[in-house]
Amino acid sequence: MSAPVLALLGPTASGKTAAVARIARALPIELISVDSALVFRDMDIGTAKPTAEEQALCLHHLIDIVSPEEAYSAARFAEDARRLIGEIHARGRIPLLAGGTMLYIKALREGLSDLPEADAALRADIDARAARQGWAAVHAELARLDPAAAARLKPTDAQRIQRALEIVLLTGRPLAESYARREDDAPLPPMTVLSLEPSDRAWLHRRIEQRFDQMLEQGLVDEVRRLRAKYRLDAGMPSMRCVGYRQVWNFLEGEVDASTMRDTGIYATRQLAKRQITWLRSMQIDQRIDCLRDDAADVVMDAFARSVRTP
RNA sequence: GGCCAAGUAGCUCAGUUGGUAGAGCAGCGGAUUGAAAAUCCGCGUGUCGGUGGUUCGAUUCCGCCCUUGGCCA
Repeated sequence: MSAPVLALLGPTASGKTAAVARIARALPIELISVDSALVFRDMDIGTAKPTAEEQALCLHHLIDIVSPEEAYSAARFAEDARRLIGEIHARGRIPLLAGGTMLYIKALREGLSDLPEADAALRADIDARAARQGWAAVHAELARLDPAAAARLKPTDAQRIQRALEIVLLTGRPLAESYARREDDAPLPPMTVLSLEPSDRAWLHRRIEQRFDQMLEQGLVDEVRRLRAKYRLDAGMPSMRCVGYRQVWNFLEGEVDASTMRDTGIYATRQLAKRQITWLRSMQIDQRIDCLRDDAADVVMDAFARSVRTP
């Protein structure tokens, strides 16, 4: 019998944390967070990080693992999660992957190409060039070096243009050739994948609004003030581009008033949820559960319990 | 009660020297390979406040009415 791996995916504010608490009380799980924001230390309120009590229910992994000054990545997640799954199985426990960063799950399940890692100095060069000449010029430069790669990208898609140029400059070969080289990972154990999805978008929107107001009451603005005092941060870092933090940052810089900060924070969270829902539509999911149900956590629990019994 | 200003997309507003209108935000759909809570792409019929008039034609000009804000009583 192959050891089980469980996964629970869902947009922000869909009730994943409550469901995890339910499961932790019934199954011998260890949680692997699938969340690009929970990785940051000292970012608790705005990321809706599980509380100490919630984290005490079972071991939580991949939370608070990097400084807000650092960057994490889908590739590092895939590597970390793969390692953790083995370790958790070795302890005779069940790994539960839970979160809303769908690219991370995709990278884990489908693997990545063998590409060079991010090169901070090269990225700074490209950024400087874009600031001088615009991203269209950088896109044109990519087109000279690798026409096929440039053709795949809109001249406005700054981040992907930068990454493509980075790969081409670092490897010295066309992007398509790099993509074709897959990392040869050992096959992953079979995974039972469940999702929590709202049958009514307006319901999720209301929940997001309430939750954002709660975060403000809990002191989100002070949390960002403390972060700025403790770390050397700038608005371009992944941590400060997180939903909520970016809007509070703009408020603290005096660029927007408190009411605009609240509105744009809520809007940005909705947009995030929407992108997560779009991902889920196209993903291979074993069972989709409506998070509007009062008993959603129980349904998730039952489905996982069944899959653990009959692998 | 008088004077002035404004009433156009869910919101904030632009515009039409008279030929029935478009931005930003919101919303919806989509892409997504080491920053992904990122980055980007696509989608705009709305009695142009109401009603009469002038006109071939009015959201645009004129009259009256309604609403909101300001000033004066």
